[in-house]
Amino acid sequence: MAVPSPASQFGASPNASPLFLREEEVRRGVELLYFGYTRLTRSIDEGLALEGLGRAHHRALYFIARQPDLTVSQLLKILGITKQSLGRVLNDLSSRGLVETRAGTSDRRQKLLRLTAEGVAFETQLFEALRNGMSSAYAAAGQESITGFWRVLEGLVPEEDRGMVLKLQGMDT
Amino acid sequence: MAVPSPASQFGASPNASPLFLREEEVRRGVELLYFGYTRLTRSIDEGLALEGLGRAHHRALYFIARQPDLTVSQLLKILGITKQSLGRVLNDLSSRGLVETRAGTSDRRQKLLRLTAEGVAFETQLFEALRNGMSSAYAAAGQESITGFWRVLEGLVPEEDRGMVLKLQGMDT
DNA sequence: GGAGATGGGACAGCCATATTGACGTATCTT
DNA sequence: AAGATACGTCAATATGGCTGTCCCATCTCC
Repeated sequence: MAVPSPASQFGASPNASPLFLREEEVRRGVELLYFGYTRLTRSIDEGLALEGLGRAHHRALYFIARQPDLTVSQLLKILGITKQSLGRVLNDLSSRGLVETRAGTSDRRQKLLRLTAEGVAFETQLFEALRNGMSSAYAAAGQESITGFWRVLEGLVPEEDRGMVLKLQGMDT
Repeated sequence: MAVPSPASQFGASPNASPLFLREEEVRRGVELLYFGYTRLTRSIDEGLALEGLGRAHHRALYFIARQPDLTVSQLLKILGITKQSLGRVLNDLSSRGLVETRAGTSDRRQKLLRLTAEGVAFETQLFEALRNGMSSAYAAAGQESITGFWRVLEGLVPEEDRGMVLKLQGMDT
């Protein structure tokens, strides 16, 4: 067919370029990352809507569940948003009784965030959807693919953030 | 330490549960997917800001570049947004001379979307950042990891959407 | 003990991106 | 000719970000 090949509308013939495969591989990764991320994310929207919350609330909930007693500034760094934005989210969560705070022990200016029992129950319920999606993708792909999946994604995280991510996962090295 | 283990604040001792590893693996995937996606995405913000555009514009630009002459309804399906939302984005893009439309050949109600020469140049420039990020992650992980990365992500895309994704990538089977 | 730095909170206003609902027009199908 | 389809548009609303500014409590350091 005379239809232009993808992403080469004004370029050379696709198979002539030595970079063609590389570009195809990159685009494939970009697209799968986009669709994989958005579809997994969508899987929790229904559960969130039941509580009148959004994805921003889930992200906070998730990381507080993941690392109880983390401080507001740690959470800010993880989420990469401003404290005003996070403030709104945390207010919503605590007014619903899902999150509670205590003053820091060594530094009383800090607030240590953790989930209430209701918060744990809610996060667990939302996590079910994530678990289902990830588990079936893992199962279909096999263990070797899983480690490859992790390795590539780690490489996508900039050096300066990688420690933060691995620390969440108990890989302090 | 007596600090509660992540995600088991009210649960059993982490190493006692037979599901612990699985939960850890799932959370690791969820987190890496989140950080990998957001960090890659951020890498194009600067380029977009130069044109006064946002990520929504880039997504449209990307998929039009990827599959020239796709129709509005095809793009709507790919992006999973409403036509009102897409309408605004497409208006921005065509008023900047980045996207042009032609009437469909077999069905003149359709509009076939493609990039102008300026649009191609701009998308190519943005793609550079994506290529850099993905390429270095690919290079660091190795070919076997790359295929694993793809396999897991494919598994995250629901059955009903998988054909659409693979078609973009020229894998019509 | 006092000065300044830091952790956290809050008010105000704005922007980007999405939504629902209703309606209009051109074109295709039957 | 009638209805369905592809696309566009107006209007109102929600979400989740942002900047700027100011505040209080507490810690650190001289």
